[in-house]
Amino acid sequence: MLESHQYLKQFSIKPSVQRSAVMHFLLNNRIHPTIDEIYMALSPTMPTLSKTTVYNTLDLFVEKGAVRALAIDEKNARYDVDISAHGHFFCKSCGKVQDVFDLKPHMFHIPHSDNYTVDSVEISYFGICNSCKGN
Amino acid sequence: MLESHQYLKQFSIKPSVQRSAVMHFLLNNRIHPTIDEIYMALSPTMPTLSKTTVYNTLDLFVEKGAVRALAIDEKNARYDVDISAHGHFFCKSCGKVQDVFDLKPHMFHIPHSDNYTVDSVEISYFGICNSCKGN
DNA sequence: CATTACTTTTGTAATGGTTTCAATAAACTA
DNA sequence: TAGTTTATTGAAACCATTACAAAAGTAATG
Repeated sequence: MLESHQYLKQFSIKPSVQRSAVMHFLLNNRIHPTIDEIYMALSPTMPTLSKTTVYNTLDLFVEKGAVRALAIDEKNARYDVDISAHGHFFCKSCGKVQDVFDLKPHMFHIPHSDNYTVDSVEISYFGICNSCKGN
Repeated sequence: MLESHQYLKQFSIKPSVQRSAVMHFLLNNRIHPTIDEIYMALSPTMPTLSKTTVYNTLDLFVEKGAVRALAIDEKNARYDVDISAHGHFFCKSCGKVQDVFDLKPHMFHIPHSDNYTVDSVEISYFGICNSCKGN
């Protein structure tokens, strides 16, 4: 919890109780959670927490660059505290997201174009995870 | 319209009037449209068209492999008739999607893992397009 | 043709993630 | 402390998508 407090400061985010709790959860649960998963995980020990606060908090984290929002899941927004260059795998059956680390760095290079200016890259893989295979 | 008819058959899709109209639109408007854009474009000349039909049709097209659904836009599902290996650019300001063709083929290679089986890849770039630059 | 079975389309209603907004609470400033 | 700003909260609105059942269209049978 203290770490989360410090961690937020590194991204010039004023660390409130709620923000620290959300960041603490993200740092210790690298599951690319949805808003609802974060809310459900925290509300037992933080009964007054509002889901709107979770939305606001994640928006702020993304804006400050502390967290990356993933477009991989059509149904829900997903968030990743690991802002290093890596890809993701999305299981079309269970909806879980896994990291894909063994990608060559040059895959994350920004392409140049006269039509637009790129500021981020997302490499996503879709398929079925082993837990769902027999299903 | 005749072409669309034939095109659908190549993917073993029974070509109804509605399906041909949707495919015709997709083949002639490579704008990665949303369901609503397709519906709005067709409803003037096809007043009885239901938006549910557009949803059903696109689901079918994707299932048959005639069209690719893109996860790039958090707000709306987007569809691409070009099923060749290429990436996409999403303008965070206007929401338009552009093709990114000049990518090395190996970027679309399927990674191997003990945890999952990949069946598709999506390479997405985010930023601001030139039309929005001055905005 | 006429009947039946099957597929597709349609429109309405429900669902559910996200956003809006105004009120309350907390943190900061002088 | 009073005043000001910032953060949190909860309810309501929004809107893309889904579910579902009725209607229309198409194909098959005799």
